[in-house]
Amino acid sequence: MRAPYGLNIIDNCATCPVREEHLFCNLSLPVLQKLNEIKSTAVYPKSAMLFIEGQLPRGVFVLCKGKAKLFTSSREGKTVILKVAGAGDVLGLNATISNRPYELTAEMVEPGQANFIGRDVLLQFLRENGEIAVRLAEQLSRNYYSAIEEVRMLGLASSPSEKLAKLLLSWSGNAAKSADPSHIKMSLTHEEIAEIIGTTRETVSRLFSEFKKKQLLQLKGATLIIRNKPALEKMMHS
Amino acid sequence: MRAPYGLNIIDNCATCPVREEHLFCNLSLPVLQKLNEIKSTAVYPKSAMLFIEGQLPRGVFVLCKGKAKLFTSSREGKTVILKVAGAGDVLGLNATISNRPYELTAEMVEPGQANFIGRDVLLQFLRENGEIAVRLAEQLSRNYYSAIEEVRMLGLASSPSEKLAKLLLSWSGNAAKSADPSHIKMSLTHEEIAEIIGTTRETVSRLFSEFKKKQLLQLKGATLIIRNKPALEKMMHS
DNA sequence: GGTAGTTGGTGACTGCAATCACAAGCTGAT
DNA sequence: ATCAGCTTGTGATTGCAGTCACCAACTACC
Repeated sequence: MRAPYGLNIIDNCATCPVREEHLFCNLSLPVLQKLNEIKSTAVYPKSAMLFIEGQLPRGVFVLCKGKAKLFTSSREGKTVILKVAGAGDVLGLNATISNRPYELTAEMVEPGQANFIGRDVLLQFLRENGEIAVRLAEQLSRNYYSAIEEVRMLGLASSPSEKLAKLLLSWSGNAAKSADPSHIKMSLTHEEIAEIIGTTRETVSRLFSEFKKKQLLQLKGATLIIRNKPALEKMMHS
Repeated sequence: MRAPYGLNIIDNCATCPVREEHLFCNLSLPVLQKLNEIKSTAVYPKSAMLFIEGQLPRGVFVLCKGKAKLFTSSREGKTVILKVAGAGDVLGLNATISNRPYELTAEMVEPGQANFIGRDVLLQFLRENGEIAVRLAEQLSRNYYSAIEEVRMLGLASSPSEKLAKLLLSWSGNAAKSADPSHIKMSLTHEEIAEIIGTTRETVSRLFSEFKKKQLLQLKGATLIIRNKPALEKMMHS
């Protein structure tokens, strides 16, 4: 399969809506060119694993198309999804920098493409290009914040309905850039949503029914429409 | 009150048992001296707040004596403790680096001392001393791992007993350096333990009774003695 | 278009831990 | 020594959401 549009970092960056948020954007041209040399691009189908919790870190993946869920599992098979990464996100950075095993598993939930940069060559590159260090710290910091968000989701919300309301509103917030923030494309199954908010598939299913009945939201195919945002916000803080 | 022993970073580092883990250790002498110039030391009583969730970042605190709990709260007063920091830990780094509000509150649980370094002067210092950047990334990475640990605690353990077992074992693991890892000094109340493992004070109290009755552990004043480590490990994975 | 596998909807049941309530034990200040 | 204020222990009760069970709807692939 031929990629539908440019896959290298420069091209991706050129079309990236919020450049300053991403590790490898807004860099000087020579640095970008070097990056382009050391990266290798691959296409990943749905449910492909980029890396698995516990593996020794091989390097980082810069997602340029598609979505990947980052999760951790217990040996009994229970799993928690910490984040659903999208284009521009750098995956596996913590493990690669600190040379500890990947602390999470990264699995594609939508088919996509990613640039891989091996650990050795990345570290060498960092040593030679100090300007990257700041970006790196920012990305690490962003990872940390999203982990804290998950802690709040799991630890502070008292009921599953509160958690789901919180999740939907955070989705709506992230989509604020796009045309209509009340329209959200749902690419996750109920099971996966349950794994984000720390409940069961059945409960998520029941909550969606309940929210629909209460006119809080509406579902059109894979598109979720938020009908009563204030009510959802109130649920969050009840 | 006069400090009982040397408070500056160099002195603290000199007595620090695991230097390589800490941000400002093992640096060249001139860098350490500069650090000493820009820091200011203060003594904090129990329950003093170093910074509060939501405040704009003023700078970082390098804890050199005492312990501080890092937590986040919902407006209904529910709180989750993410970590209990000890000597050598750098608090407030993420917020300071990324210039976002403190994401957590830091409150002393044991009286102690900390070195404060203001944001502006820290950033300037970092710009001038590239060798620090790596330490910084490592510290950020460590923060991230501990947040992930908390996610696992809250999301993957199925029962409160499993959670408590996990917590006690992690304490025992951290104390491995000291003489006897089965003897742990408890500086937290049941309420605080409940806030770490995501349950209620009453449940923690009942669990301690249960564990004592089952001969898993023993309490002598503020010292916790683990009597049956294998049994606790088994509980964790049941 | 048929079939296998995944995903979603819903009822019935139940168990565990949250909640409430109160007493007892500790600690530190005066 | 006393007393107030935290901390801990424990019983009784309850309800929410997890679990189990099963079917329906949807998807994808021969």
